[in-house]
Amino acid sequence: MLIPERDDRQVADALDYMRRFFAETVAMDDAEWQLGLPYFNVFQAPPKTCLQPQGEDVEAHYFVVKGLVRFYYNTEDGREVNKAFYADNHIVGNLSSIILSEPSRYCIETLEHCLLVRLPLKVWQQRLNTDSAWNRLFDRSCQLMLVRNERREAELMISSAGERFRRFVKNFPDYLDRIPQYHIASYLGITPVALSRCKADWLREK
Amino acid sequence: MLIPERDDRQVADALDYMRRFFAETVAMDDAEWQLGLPYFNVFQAPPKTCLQPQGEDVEAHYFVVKGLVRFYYNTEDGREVNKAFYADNHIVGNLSSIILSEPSRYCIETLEHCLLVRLPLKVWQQRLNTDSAWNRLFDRSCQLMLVRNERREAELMISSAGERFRRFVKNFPDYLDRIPQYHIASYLGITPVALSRCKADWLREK
DNA sequence: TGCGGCTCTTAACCTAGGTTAATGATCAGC
DNA sequence: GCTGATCATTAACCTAGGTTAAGAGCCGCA
Repeated sequence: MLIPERDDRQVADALDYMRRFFAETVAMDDAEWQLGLPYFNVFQAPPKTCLQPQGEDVEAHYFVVKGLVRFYYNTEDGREVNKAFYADNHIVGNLSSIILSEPSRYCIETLEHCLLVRLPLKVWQQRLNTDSAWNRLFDRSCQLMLVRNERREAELMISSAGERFRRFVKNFPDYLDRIPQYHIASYLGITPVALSRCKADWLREK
Repeated sequence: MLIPERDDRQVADALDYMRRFFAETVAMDDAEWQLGLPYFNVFQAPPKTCLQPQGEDVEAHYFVVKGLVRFYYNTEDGREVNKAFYADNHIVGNLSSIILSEPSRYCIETLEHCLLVRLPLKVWQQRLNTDSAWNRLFDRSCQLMLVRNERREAELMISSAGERFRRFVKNFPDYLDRIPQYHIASYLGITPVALSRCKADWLREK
C-alpha cells in the first residue's frame, strides 16, 4: 500500500498539511510535531479499501490528506449505517472504541482514491502520551466529535428527510457528486428511494 | 435555594457521594478533592427548577446527589426535545456549550425535588485548570458523553419506536414511574400518543 | 459490440407513527 | 364536596417515508 515509486515530494506535502492541521487545532509547536513525525506512514489507497474492519482492535488514526472516507457501522440485521464522511484535511479516529478500549464497533473505508497518513495508536499511547500537545489532540478530537454528534442527533430528531437532504447539499456541496447516493441516504437515515425523491423535489424548486 | 435550616449532615453526605463518584471516574485522590471542595455549594431544588436557561452562559456543572433532572433543547418551532435524564449520583454538564464557549444551547431542569451540588465553572477554569485530576474529569466527561451520544444516535437510526421504548424501560426501570410520559416520549423521539401505544403493546405482551 | 452489473429514478402500494379529538383519571385549590 | 388543570388513553384519520418492482443510464469487460 505504500507508494510504489517513492514520491518524496508528495509525502512531504502530506505531512505538512497534517502539521498545519494539528498546529491549528491544538496549537502544536514544532518540537512537539517532531516527536510524532518519525512514526507516521504516508500511503495511498484505492477506493473501497478497508482501513478499519469491524470487531478488530483499533490500531491507528488516519489523516485524510486527499480523498474521501466513510465511517460506518453495521446493524444486527446486516445493514450498514454511515455515521460520517471525512474528506481532504480531516482526521478520522475511532474514538469511542478507544475510549472504551474495546474492539471496534465502527469501520472505516475509502470512497475515493486517497492519500492518507497513518498514525499508529501504539506510538501515540506509548511514546506520545507524556506530551501535552498530543494528549490535547486526542482530547480535542473527542470534544469536536461530541459537538458534531450532538448536531447530528438534533438534526435527526427535528428535521424531515427533505430538510436533512437540503442541509446536506448546502453544507457539503461537492459530496453529492463524490459520494454514491445510497451512501448519502444511509447517512441521512433514509432509503435510497426516499433520497431520490428528496433530490427530485430539490431539483424541481431550484 | 440553600437549605433553609443548615443540615450539615446532609451536606457532608452529599459531598461524600460526589467525592466517591469522582474518585471512581478519574482516580482523584484526596488532596485533589480538597482543592475543589471549598467552592462547591450543596443545595436543594423543588421540581421544575431551571438550573440552566437557554441562551445564557454556562455557569456551572451540577452533581445530582438525589433526584432527577432533564437535559433538553428547544426547536425552532417551539418544541422541547429531551436529550438526557440524570438521576442520583450523576454529573450534568453543558459540555458542548463549554467546548464551543458559546451561550447555552441546552437547558437543565429538575423533574423531582433534588439534592444537588453546584460546581461553578469559573472556579474550575481559574483555580482547578492546573490540576490534572480536575482536567481529567472534564476530559473524561467528554469521552463518556461522546460514547453515550453515539449509542443514542445508533438507537435513533436503527430501532423502531417500540424497540426504543422497550429498551428504555429495560435500561431505566424506575424512570417510567418517575418521569411524565410526555417527557419520555420526547426523549425517544416520538409523540406522547405514540408512546402510549408502545406502552399498551408492551403491557399486553407482559 | 454486446452483455452483466451497478446505480438511479419512478410509480404503486403499505405501514409506522403523527395529528386531532374525545374520554377518563388524578390532583390542587377553593 | 366541586372545578379546572394536567396527563394518559384510545380511536379515527392522515402522511412521510419504507418496500417492491420495473425500467433506464452507465461502465467495465469479453
